[in-house]
Amino acid sequence: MSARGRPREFDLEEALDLALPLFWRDGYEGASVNEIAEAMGVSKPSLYAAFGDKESLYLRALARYGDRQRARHANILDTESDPRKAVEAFLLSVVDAHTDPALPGGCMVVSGTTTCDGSAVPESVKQALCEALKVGGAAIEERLGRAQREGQVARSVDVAALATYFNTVLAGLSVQAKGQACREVLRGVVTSAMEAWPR
Amino acid sequence: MSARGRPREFDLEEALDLALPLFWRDGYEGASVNEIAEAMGVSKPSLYAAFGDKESLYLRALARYGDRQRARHANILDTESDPRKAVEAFLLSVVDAHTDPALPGGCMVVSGTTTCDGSAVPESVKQALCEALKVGGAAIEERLGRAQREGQVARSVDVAALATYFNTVLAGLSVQAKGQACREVLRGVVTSAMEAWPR
DNA sequence: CGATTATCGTACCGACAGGTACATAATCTA
DNA sequence: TAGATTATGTACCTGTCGGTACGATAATCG
Repeated sequence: MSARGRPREFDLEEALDLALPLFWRDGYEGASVNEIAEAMGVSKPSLYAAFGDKESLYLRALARYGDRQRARHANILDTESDPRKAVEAFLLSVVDAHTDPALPGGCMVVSGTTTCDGSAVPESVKQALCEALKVGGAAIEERLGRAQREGQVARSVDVAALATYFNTVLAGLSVQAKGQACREVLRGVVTSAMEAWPR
Repeated sequence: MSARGRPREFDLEEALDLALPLFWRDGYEGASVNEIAEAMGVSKPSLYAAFGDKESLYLRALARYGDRQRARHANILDTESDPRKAVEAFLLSVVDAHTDPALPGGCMVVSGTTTCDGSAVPESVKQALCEALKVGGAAIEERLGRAQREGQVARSVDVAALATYFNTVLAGLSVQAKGQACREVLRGVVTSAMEAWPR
């Protein structure tokens, strides 16, 4: 088995890593297959042979983005024992990521969601983005639920609503990051947002 | 003076109102001049003769959007005497607008900001969007400053930071609205967000 | 009325989008 | 080594983009 015919001259995962920032920065429609192929250092037919079409390529890049974000932020929620500090550290970690000068500003999912109404965006992409919009909130909700079961959060608190609130703040932070807001300002927003923690 | 030669067969303001929802929904790049002209019921050369180019057309539509938003929401901040209730009513009014089924979901400025990195978007449009991103926060900050001067908000409160926080929540609400979140959920987010009000 | 002035629709321009036909080059099995 | 198989780059396809040249048309002015 394996490797009949001419072997591929580039690594699929590495190629995805080169496509990712373009989709991240410019969105599904804004990033052209031509520039992606150029960034990969690969001719267009090779790209199509490897990934199928633009839709599949975007979905794979989006999945890779999700993996990266999980690896970067997820454990923060779990390592901190105080749930309030855990959520705050999570938000601050995301702020750092959104304002990392080495990366496109903001969150790829948030940026993508706001432009998924165009008819040129496939339905599968829209659905994947809407789905991905919820994962941050889901992670927070899980952490809040654990805290509630362990008695650190009052039973009267609506955990789902609170998680949705923090997820909305996250989306807002991404927009502000795209709008040239600096890191210190966003940190201040996190401080304000944490004041909504139930007492 | 005035009106030599054949008069224009359509109203400029009405035409802008027909272009607005397309730019709102699809963004600068996503909305094509062809479909805009079709929506206006006007041929493309007439459109160009009236507005110059796509860039000018977008900027005028964006300005008109700003006027509409001001007219719809601004007075809410001023009529309510209790500053906290004023801000809450303002947020709820925006939620209603973002989830109005007769309108494109979310906020045109927020949606536009997240896609202004594409090279096809003129610099003037990017700047106008970044500027427009701040007007909601500026309106809130003004109201908070008034409340602080009138003693309804403690002098120790950082009014600018608090306004930036609420403005960030507004941006997040817009993203959620685009992501198919229903009105009741967003109202709940507003309730949570108001818990950050200083006490 | 005639002349002027501006708008109108048709038809077109070059640039670029996503996607592919085709011949060539490189690797495998036999 | 021969043949099957797969990747590669060049060059091209169709469609659409923003923007326009141009002749026809229509309305106001003198």
